[in-house]
Amino acid sequence: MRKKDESKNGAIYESTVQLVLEKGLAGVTMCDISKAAGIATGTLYIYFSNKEALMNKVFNICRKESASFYLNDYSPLDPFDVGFRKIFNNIVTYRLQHFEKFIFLEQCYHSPFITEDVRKDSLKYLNPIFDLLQKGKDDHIIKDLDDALLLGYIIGSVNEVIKKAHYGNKSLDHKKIAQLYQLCYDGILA
Amino acid sequence: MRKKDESKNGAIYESTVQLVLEKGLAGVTMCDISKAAGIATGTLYIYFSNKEALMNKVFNICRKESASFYLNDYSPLDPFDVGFRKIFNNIVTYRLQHFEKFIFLEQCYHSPFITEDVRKDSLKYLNPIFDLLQKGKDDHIIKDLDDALLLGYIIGSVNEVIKKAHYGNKSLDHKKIAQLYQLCYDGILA
Amino acid sequence: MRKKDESKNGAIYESTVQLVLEKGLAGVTMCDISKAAGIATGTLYIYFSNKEALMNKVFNICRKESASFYLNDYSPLDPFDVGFRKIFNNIVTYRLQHFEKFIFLEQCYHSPFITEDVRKDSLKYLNPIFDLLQKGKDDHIIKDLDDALLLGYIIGSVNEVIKKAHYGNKSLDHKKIAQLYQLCYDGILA
Amino acid sequence: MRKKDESKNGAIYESTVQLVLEKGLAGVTMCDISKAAGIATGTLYIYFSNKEALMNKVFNICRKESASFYLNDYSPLDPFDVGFRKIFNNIVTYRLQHFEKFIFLEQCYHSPFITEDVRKDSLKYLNPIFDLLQKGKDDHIIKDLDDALLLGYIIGSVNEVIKKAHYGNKSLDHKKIAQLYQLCYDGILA
DNA sequence: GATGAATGAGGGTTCATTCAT
DNA sequence: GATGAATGAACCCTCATTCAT
Repeated sequence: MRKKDESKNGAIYESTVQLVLEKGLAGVTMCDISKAAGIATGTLYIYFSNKEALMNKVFNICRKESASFYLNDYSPLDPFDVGFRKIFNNIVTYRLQHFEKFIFLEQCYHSPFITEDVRKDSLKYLNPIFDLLQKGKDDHIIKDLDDALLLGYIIGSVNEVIKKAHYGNKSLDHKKIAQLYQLCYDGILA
Repeated sequence: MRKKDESKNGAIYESTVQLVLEKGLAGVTMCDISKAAGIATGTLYIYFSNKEALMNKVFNICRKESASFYLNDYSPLDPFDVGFRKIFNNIVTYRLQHFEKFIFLEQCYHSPFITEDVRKDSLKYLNPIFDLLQKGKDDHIIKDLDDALLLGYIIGSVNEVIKKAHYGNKSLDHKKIAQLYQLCYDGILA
Repeated sequence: MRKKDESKNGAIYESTVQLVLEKGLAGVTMCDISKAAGIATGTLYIYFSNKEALMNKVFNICRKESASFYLNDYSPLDPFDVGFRKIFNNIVTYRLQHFEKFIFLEQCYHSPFITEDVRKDSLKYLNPIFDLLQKGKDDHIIKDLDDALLLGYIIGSVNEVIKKAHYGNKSLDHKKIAQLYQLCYDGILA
Repeated sequence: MRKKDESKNGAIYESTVQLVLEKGLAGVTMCDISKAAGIATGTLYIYFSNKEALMNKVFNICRKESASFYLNDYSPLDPFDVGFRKIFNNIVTYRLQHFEKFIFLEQCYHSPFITEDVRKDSLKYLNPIFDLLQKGKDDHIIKDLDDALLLGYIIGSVNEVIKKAHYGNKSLDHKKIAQLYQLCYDGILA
């Protein structure tokens, strides 16, 4: 990957993510991406050796970005309920504001493009969240359950509700989000 | 005269669902399916006019089968907590026993193969579940929230936890399932 | 070719000719023909060993039928001008009344379905016409030219005018036909 | 950067026209054409979006080329008989020298490849010929008949005679052509 | 590095023909 | 004989990737 023009990378990322939202992972062609990014098809192969590498790279960037987004305004020193609320809201907000990236990440999880290694590796970005959950468990605020179970429970419900709303053309207002928060929070409480 | 071999329909369904699990909806070819079903490619087109029709048909069958499975052993006369537990367990069990169909359904929901009409139409199979939720709300057992929100919350968390477990090669034992149940149930309680 | 039901032969001929008019020789499928003839596809192969054989057979029948039609009401004893007018009108009338057969014959002439042998063989049906032309030449009524040239000249102009009229949705009235006759007749006059 | 190789267009045209002569319009495959043109199948689709577009393009080129050929050495100032003779000879010569294009044009006229619009549009190339016929009519040299009838009569007879000669493996010598000219000319004379 | 023309394997689909009933 | 399901080669077209400029 010889990098000449860093701005092209950005254009490629954005085009890829947007096109995957519109056409699905398998429905997007390298030609589509290059056109949307304003470059030639061949140029794509200067930046990425092939489609899989491109998708993996974009996946990783989204993964990091989203994990980082989840921690906006959050401090490990926050009390559990404050921290949990912040992170929950960040998770929701990321999906609403960057729906295309959310869907891209979703599509990647069940795709041959994303290798098992990459998938596992990406878990590490969520460590601060696992730490928060641990604190909640240590303080007997929340149920003492497996991290994967707790996070899967929360992330799964948020994902589903947001997708349902989006594809049903019903926007999620603050009230609905607060209700979803309450569902999740009441669920994990010890 | 040779009659249409109805057993081929079954072979096609199973092959399709299994291959979609392995390769994704868009990654499956008609050639793959016919080979797996033990028939010639052209024969596939006797049973289904094209790939989209095939996928829609399999989708509908899975949809009905799953909805029916969810109601196993359930009676509308069951008290809310009993009925909810039965249905919850059925939802989980279906996903564990028919993981390939579960994934197939998941993939269909955000795919051009499934038309909007078919998607909406399939909601009707869930009516008994909506009725149960209504009873819970009427009896002030559970939170008085939108059906889509409640079901999205439950289904979403179940889906995510089961997929995480499957792809992480960790089987979900009865204990974990009971814990997930408790998370969901505590969440919806009024 | 085991013949059981002679009426099926007729149905096949008519369907074939009509379908070729609608879809062109190469655009017609054996399935189309069998459906239009009200029989099963396999049955077609009891009557004809393959598509080429079917087309050749229909071609031959049309060829004979048309040649015979050309001689309606004609007698070799007719004076040249009378005979020529009769035959000319018959040629025109056949094309107008049996446009589908006319087009079928046209399409066959430049098709791999019709072998060279069949094409040559079919010339013999036109012998009475050649005899008439010879009489005209012997009597110094018409130009002393090659038969193929004379017949090609007449048939070609008739074919073209009738096709142009048909596809341009302009019906050929008696006046136009008389004018065409005059063109041809004046042309051949010595 | 590699630029589109315009010579490929020519190779494609020639291959298409030649193959249509050999196999008929519907019998020619895109694969055939690409092989004959010395390029890959996919390359064909860089130059033409699909088979229909390719055929329409080649049709238009042949149409223009032939119409232009018909006017070789012709001047609108020529007296009628001189002009008619020139154009008649050009029409014949084009068919003899470019038999494959002549047949290609013939096949196109009754084919779904050629849209009605294209067919009608192509008539305009023949305007100088219609003008000549009008002059002949105005000067009472030829019969005062419909243009379509006059042209159909001439073109039809020429087409038929040339095809008969070609497929009967008999070359048309100058004498035969002169005879055909006399047939047509005597026919149209007032 | 950048371009986009060129490639050809592979996808969905059709259809002449065969074959079990 | 009649049927129509079954077959698989072949068709049109797409697209990830390469390569000449």
